[in-house]
Amino acid sequence: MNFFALDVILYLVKKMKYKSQNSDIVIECENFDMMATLDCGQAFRWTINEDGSAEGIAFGKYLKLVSDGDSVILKNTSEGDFLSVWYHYFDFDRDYAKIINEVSDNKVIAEAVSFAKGIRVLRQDPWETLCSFIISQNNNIPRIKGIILRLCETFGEKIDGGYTFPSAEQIAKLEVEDLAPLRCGFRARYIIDAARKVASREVDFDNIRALDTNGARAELMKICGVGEKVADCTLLFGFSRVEALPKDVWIKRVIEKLFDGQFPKEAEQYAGIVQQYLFQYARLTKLEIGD
DNA sequence: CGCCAGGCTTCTA
DNA sequence: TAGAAGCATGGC
Repeated sequence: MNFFALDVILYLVKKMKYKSQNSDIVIECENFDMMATLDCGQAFRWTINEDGSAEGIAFGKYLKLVSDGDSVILKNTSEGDFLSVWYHYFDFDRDYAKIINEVSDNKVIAEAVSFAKGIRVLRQDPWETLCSFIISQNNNIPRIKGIILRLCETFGEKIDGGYTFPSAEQIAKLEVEDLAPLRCGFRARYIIDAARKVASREVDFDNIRALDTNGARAELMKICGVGEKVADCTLLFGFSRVEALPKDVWIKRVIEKLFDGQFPKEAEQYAGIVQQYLFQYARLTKLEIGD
């Protein structure tokens, strides 16, 4: 693919370039593995098709993506949507090569990076992220996806390609019993509590953005059903706090076995991104770190 | 059938 | 303040 021909070529920052082609946006980006990014457990509304393409909905917009060699094609989207939604969503305004270089002084991390360097930490909608990770607790990925799909189908807005994620305000009006169609079990009352506290601004997202990581975590943990792990996932994937380190069972084992109980200081600033690399590494290599 | 899922709340000492 | 039980549901 020639990026230097007749097309207007726009160089944006950080080793990423794109061009409009018909109704598609073609992206070349060094650290962007579409499949790994959309299917590594950070987002639950993307499906990978048999032919390797992916589709899903975020920020009220449907998108289909196709991987093509070194580039990724965003199908049937406009430059306007790309710049206002997807550019931000895929975190293209961040220099992953630089971050990887910095954290790879640590050999364990460098090894993990070699397995997972194309994963990007998505910038998702904070409410959707909070709600999704409340649902994720003590649950498995296929069922998490199913519950979220039913949540959108039941209470979201119909658009081309599917349904939007219902707002906190919409869910706040409901009662726990109204969520029965989701079959989300004990999590129903957590979802309602979260929606009400977010909609009423008892838990205020603008405030959270202004707080430091510990303060922001404490705010989110005012919600019943939100502990440290869900709070940190929300901060990382919903508020782009790349220093937030969600400690799930896998990462706890990695820290114990490979880091002697202490997450490397030199990587703390990017702990959330590194965590994604480590998680992928542990899963892909089926790392024998149980017990 | 029993076990487990990228936890959290509640109960108990 | 720590540790363990209980939690809804569904896949295996």
